Amino acid sequence: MRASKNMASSCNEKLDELRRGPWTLDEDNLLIHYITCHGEGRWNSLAKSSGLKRTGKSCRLRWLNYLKPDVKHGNLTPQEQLLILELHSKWGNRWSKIAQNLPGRTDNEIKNYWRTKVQKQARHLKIDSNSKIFVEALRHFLVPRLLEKGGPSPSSSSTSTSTMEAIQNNLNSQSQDKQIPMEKASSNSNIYSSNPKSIMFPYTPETSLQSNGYIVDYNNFDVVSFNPLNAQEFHSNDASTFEFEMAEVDWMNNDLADDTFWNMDELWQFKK
DNA sequence: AAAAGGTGCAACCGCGACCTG
DNA sequence: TCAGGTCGCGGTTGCACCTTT
Repeated sequence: MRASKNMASSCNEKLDELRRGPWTLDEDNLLIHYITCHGEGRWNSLAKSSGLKRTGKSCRLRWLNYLKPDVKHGNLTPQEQLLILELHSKWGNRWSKIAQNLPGRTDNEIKNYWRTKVQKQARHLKIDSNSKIFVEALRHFLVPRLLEKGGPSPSSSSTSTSTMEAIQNNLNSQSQDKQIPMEKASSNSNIYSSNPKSIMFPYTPETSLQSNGYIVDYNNFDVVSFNPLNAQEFHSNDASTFEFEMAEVDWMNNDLADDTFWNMDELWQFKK
């Protein structure tokens, strides 16, 4: 009895010794120094031998996600965002697999990007981020904008038959190797509506976007969306669509063109 | 100026796969 | 073959910081 009590308290003491929460500069230095001298691997023994009062798991995570020299810090570039969107549409939440295709980026960072930026937009639109409609929205609305902001050239794309490449090829063929504003580039493409500032999205009935005959509830979104003038076309087509209006921004000439990163909110900015 | 609410991200947790003796 | 240890992945949480009221 006493022995088991002693054992329990001993275990608790050991657990109490382990630090949790944010890493201090000293801990970081200790971990870097230890790995520099001894290399990675065997995280549990590393944690013990290094003198860090952390679990092996914690050390591994800190090293791989933050301290490792080849880990990139800072915002994702448009090219990286494009790749994430494309690879996620292929593989879903296989973050580590996606991260393998983005040198210097960690699965954690990509996962956070997806949850904080992409899923936020899905919530905003009241669309399930795993739904087909949202994937289509990304492909037809966000991808062209990312391409405009500096997406990869076709030769550098790792997804040769991807939607984004198809879109880019479309844009390239129409712009004859020079970037042109989307409304021009899209004039002959069936994913865009006749309204130069609008894009037609495939519409699926399970979405929550219908209310009072409109696809978007104006009371809840700042998305402008369904254009009643298109209602006839909408109802007459099997491949139903709905319409978003692009934000009133001069995408080619404004200051954003110089940014290496811009946030998703800008891309998904909708007119009230 | 301060409180409340929202956001982003580092870190933790649980679990399954893999390794090793 | 099997059991215990370790690793890696994906989901979740906690908190600092920012924005709004």
